[in-house]
Amino acid sequence: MSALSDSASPLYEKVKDFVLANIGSGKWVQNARLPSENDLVNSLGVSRMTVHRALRELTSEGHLRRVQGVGTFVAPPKAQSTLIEVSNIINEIRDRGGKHRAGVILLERIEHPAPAIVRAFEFDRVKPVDHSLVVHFENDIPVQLEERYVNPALVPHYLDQDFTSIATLEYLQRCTPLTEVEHLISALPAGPEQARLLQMPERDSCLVLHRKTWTGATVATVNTFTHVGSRYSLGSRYRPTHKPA
Amino acid sequence: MSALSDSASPLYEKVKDFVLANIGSGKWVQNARLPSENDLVNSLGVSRMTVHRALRELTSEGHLRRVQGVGTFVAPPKAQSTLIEVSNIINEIRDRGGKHRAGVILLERIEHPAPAIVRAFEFDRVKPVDHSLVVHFENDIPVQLEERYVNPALVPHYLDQDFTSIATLEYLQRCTPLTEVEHLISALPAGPEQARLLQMPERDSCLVLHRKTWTGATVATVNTFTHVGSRYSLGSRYRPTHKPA
DNA sequence: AAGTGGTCTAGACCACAAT
DNA sequence: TTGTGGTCTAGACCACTTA
Repeated sequence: MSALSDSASPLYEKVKDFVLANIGSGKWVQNARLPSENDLVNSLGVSRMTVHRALRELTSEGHLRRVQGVGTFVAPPKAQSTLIEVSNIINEIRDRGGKHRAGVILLERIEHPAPAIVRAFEFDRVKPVDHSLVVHFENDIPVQLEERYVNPALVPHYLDQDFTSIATLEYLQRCTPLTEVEHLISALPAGPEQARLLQMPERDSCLVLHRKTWTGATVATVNTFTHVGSRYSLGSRYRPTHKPA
Repeated sequence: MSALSDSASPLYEKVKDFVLANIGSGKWVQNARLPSENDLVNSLGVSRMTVHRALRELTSEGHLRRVQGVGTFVAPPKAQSTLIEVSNIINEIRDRGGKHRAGVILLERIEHPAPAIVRAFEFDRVKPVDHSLVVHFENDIPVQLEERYVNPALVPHYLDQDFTSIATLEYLQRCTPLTEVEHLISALPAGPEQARLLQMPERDSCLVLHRKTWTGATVATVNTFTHVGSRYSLGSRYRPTHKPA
C-alpha cells in the first residue's frame, strides 16, 4: 500500500504531497502528531532518507514542527502576514516591455536642510544632505516622481551619477550596505506640484511609497515615490513554498 | 586537507560555510563555476550526499545556480527588490493599542457569480462562491472595507464563522493551505458605496489592496481591501537576511 | 531502555549536456 | 562517451526525550 501518487515526480515530492494532502483534508489537524519516520518508511515503502528529506523540507517551509526525541507535528498556520515585493521602477517598466525615460528635475546639495529632513535622518545636529528629484516616464507618460534625500557621509558623489540610466537603488547598494528598510504606502490627493510634474489633474489620487533605509544605525536615504493612481499599481506574486507543477 | 572549520556544526553546514567563504572572499566570483560535486568530495573528504545537500540548500537560498549535466555556478546578487509585510487589520489595530470592531454588511452564497468573478477564480464553468462584505472600525471610525469571494470547494462553511472576532485570514489558513498569494495595491477615488460605508467624502483617495490566494493550482479567495486614504497607510520595516553568528 | 529525529556514508541508477 | 547534477537506498551512529 503505497498511498503515493504515481506521477513522474521525485519520491520525496510524493511524500511531501502525501503529508500536505493529509493536512489539507483535515485528517491531521493543527498540532497533531505525525507518524514517525520509521512508520512512514514502512507504510509508504520508501527509505528513511527520503522520508526525512520530505519532512525536513516541509519543516523549513513552515508546515511542520519537529522536535528531536519527541516527534513531528502539524505546525500552526503561517505567520499572520504575507509579503509584497517592491522592485525598482526601471526594471518594472522594462519587464513590462515598456520604454523607460527619466527626467532630472533637480539635483542639489542642501547645506541647511529643513527641520523635517533633519528629523527624518535622525541627525543630532544640522548636516548637509544631497537631494534629487526625478520623473520616470513609461512610453513618454509620467508614472513616478522620485524624490530622494541621501546622506553624503554614506554615499559620496551621489549627485554625480547618471540618473537617467542606472536604477538609483542599485547605485546606492553599491556604495553602502543597506541593512534595514522601512516602507509606508499611502493614498493621497495630488497637490499642485505633483499634478504639474506627473501631468495629472490636481486632487486626483496618488499612490505614495515612502522608503527609508539604514546602514547599521545610520539613516542612509529618505525617499518618496509618488505615482499617478490611475496609471500605476504596486503588485507582486508570492509563493510561500513552491511546488513545481 | 579538509579546509573545513572544526566547530561543532554538522558537516553539511561546514561545507556551506566553505562555499560561502570562497564566494565572500571573491575567490569564486559571480557566474564562476564551482568544483564539481566529486571534486569537493575528494578535496573536502566528505561523502557526495553531504556535498550535495550543502549545494542544494545554497541553491534554494539563492547563492548558487545549478544546471544538470553542466555544473554549479555562483548566482548573481539577490534580486533587486525589497519586501513589504502585509498583516491583517485586526492585529494591526490591536498592536497600535486601538479598539477594533467589525460590522458585517453582507454574507451570501452566490450561485451564479458575475463573469468577472468567474474569471478571477479561473473556473472552467460557473460555480457557486461565498461572498462577504465587512467594515472594520478602529475606535469606532471605519478604516477598512473588506470584501471577500471564497471558493466553497476549498473552504467549507465559510459563511458560518464569526466574522466579528476572528481574523478571516486565520480562519482561511486553518481550512486550506494557501500556497500562493498575489497582491495589487492601487490608489483610487472613492465611489458612492465606499464613501457611504467608510464614512468618507466621495472622490477622496482610497488605498486599495487586492489579494488573490491559491491552494496549489486552485484559486482559493479573491479579496479587495479598501482603506480611507487619509486615515490609513500600509507600513513595514524589513531587515535583510543575516547569518546566525 | 526504547523511540524519536539528525546526520553521514558508500554505492547505485538516472537524466541531461557537452564532446 | 564522459562528466555533470538529481535521486534513492540500506545501514549506521548520534543526541535527545520519555518512561
